[in-house]
Amino acid sequence: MKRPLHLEEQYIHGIRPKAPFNFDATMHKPDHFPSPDNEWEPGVRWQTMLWKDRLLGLKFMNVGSVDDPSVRLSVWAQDELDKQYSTSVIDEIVYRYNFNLDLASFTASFQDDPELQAVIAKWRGMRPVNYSSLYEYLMIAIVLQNATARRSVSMMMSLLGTYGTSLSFDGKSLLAFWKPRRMNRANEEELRALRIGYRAKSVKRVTEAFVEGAIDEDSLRTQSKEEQTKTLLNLYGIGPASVWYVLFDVFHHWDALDYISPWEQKIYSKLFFGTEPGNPLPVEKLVEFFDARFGKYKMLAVHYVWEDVFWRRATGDVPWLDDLIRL
DNA sequence: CATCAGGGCCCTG
DNA sequence: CAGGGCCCTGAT
Repeated sequence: MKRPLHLEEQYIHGIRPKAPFNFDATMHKPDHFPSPDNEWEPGVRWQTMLWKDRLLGLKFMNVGSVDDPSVRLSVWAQDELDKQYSTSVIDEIVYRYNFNLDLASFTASFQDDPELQAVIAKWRGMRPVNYSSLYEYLMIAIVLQNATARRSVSMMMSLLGTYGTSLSFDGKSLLAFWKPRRMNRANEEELRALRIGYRAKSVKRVTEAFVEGAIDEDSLRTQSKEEQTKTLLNLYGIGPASVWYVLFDVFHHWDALDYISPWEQKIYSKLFFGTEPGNPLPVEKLVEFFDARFGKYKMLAVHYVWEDVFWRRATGDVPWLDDLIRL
């Protein structure tokens, strides 16, 4: 590993997210596995970003409150950034972090659902976030497949350690994602040596699709959910489980809950029906239930319940969860 | 030591 | 459309 690239603070930008805004529940997701591309502590998140071929360090600071939100974003880079570039970074961040999301109608539609209403109130202003690009998100999705969380972490570490770039800014040393063009030059054996197994082929093929322009995040954003689904499923190594995460996290479809994997099935069944892990509800029943109860906001609603249980787990509140997530 | 499932997906028949 | 195989790891 080369020594880290040193970044300098280039500019500071004030962001006023749409109120209500819960900084910590948005800027930290306890269900995500730890990744060396970011760090969080209450009120602050550091994040690396590869944007338009340039490596950035981002530091978000909470300088407001839930009802009067204000975020101070400082952007670090190797050299000066022009106005147009700076604006594009902010626009992209506002999109990825859903800073302008209006939660009013979502909240209002569950006035008569006391259970969910309580969770929404507890995490008032929390929004779903995708901290990375579509390409990066798909890389993460690939290392999640058919592996326990611990192994996913080690695969991600070795990929970032080999192909990523170490950045130092604000006293932190974090890894940034690789450029797809760089990964495209790696061969499959080289990747397999990093112990990512058969996923090496998926990493190669998905990378190739991005480098060759067969898939483009910006144009996909303007397309329908059905078109997005079709394009994503077409990628080698990307199947239904990965696609439904992308539709929700990356493309902001709040109803994207049509597929439930076995480990999620167990947790949902326990959370909503109190069943034991060995005896979960059938996936079709769960999907029907979520659709009937939460409608067009079903995934967003489930996100609130899901994040709540992972926050509570962090305080030792949910002992049964550890057995189901196998860290 | 062997066997197995895991935060899926592809391919085959 | 069901089911075997896939890289590797830790659990049993």
